[in-house]
Amino acid sequence: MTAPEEQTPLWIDAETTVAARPADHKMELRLWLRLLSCSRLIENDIRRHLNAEFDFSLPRFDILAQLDRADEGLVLGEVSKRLMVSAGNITSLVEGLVKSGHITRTTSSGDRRAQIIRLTDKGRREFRRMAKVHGDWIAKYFEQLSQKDIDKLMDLLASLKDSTRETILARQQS
Amino acid sequence: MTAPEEQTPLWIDAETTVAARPADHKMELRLWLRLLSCSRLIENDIRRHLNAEFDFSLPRFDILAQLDRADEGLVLGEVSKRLMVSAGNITSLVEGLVKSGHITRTTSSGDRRAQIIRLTDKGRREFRRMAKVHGDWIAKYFEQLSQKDIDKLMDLLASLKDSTRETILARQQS
DNA sequence: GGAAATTATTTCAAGTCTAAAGCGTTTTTC
DNA sequence: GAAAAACGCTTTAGACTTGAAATAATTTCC
Repeated sequence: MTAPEEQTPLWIDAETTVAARPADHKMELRLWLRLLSCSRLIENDIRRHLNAEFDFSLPRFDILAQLDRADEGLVLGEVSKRLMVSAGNITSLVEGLVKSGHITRTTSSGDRRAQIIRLTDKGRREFRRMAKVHGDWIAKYFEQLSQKDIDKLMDLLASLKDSTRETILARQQS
Repeated sequence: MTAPEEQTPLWIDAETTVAARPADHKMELRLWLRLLSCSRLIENDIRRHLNAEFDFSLPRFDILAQLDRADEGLVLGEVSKRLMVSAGNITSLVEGLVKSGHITRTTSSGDRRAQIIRLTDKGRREFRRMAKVHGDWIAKYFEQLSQKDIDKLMDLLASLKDSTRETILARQQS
């Protein structure tokens, strides 16, 4: 009895790896690791700069960013969903941002369970100041990519997001 | 005096947004947020499944994954670099993995500052068991993408990684 | 060869994060 | 309209994470 899928081939070339692909999903794994590399590389760098230049943490910045685009404020659950972090996590971050005067927090008049948070003037002012530089940092990461590359990447990541969401949803329903 | 870059245009079309692009880096920001979405979506799902099905944490799994490909073991600093997490973080994870019998830890004979970690038989066995399913999960996320899409994405992310690394390096040197 | 700089790791404090349990509030169901 | 289910948020325990300071070992530089 032989177990070919466990054997290391004597030589590896394009044909071998393509043939091996359906069995062990090597390509997809490499792609995922590469995506994760890019993500961590950029996220770590942003975090470090935000800390060094504005003494502000990335999670706190992320919450302000969500609020800057929402004039009516946002319910906590919505923030949690958009940032893809747990609800319990948001609670303490919001508490800190209220304490530091960047946001306000009100109980919704329609639903007394819901908490609505909004930027204060100070919060908006400080966020905008940071966001300006933040945008420059980010553009720099993409500097070597052409406009065409950027468009294509936008496109492919949109597909990936859809594909992933559907996969996760399908599994939850079964 | 007018401040045109602060005004909200009366109508927004392709031309407007293209014209606005160089100033505020809107496209790059959106691309970064989309990349981050994909990354978090997938990472969160993997973490949940690893916890639920194997009662194992993702950071612990990541360390075993690095070691599985390194027969001679790895120095802690190398693990830290590859996973892009701080050195202080690795210390306690390694301590836990030694305690649970998944890895061993030896002081390097050549450099008594360096700690070399290796998979134990148990560690390798359990990692392989998890890795099999882990590969299947990941392939599923990319299910809706064609082979061509996957290749193109690999390509573009390689460019992005290069571009980002260079940007970060250039800033550190100045 | 010895002082100074660098390197590998650990320790520590503070912050972030999750899952799960708990507490009111609202909605659904009969 | 009351019981049951669902919802929004908070609390808690425990794990992860970072940056900075500390320690020990090695390398560099005169």
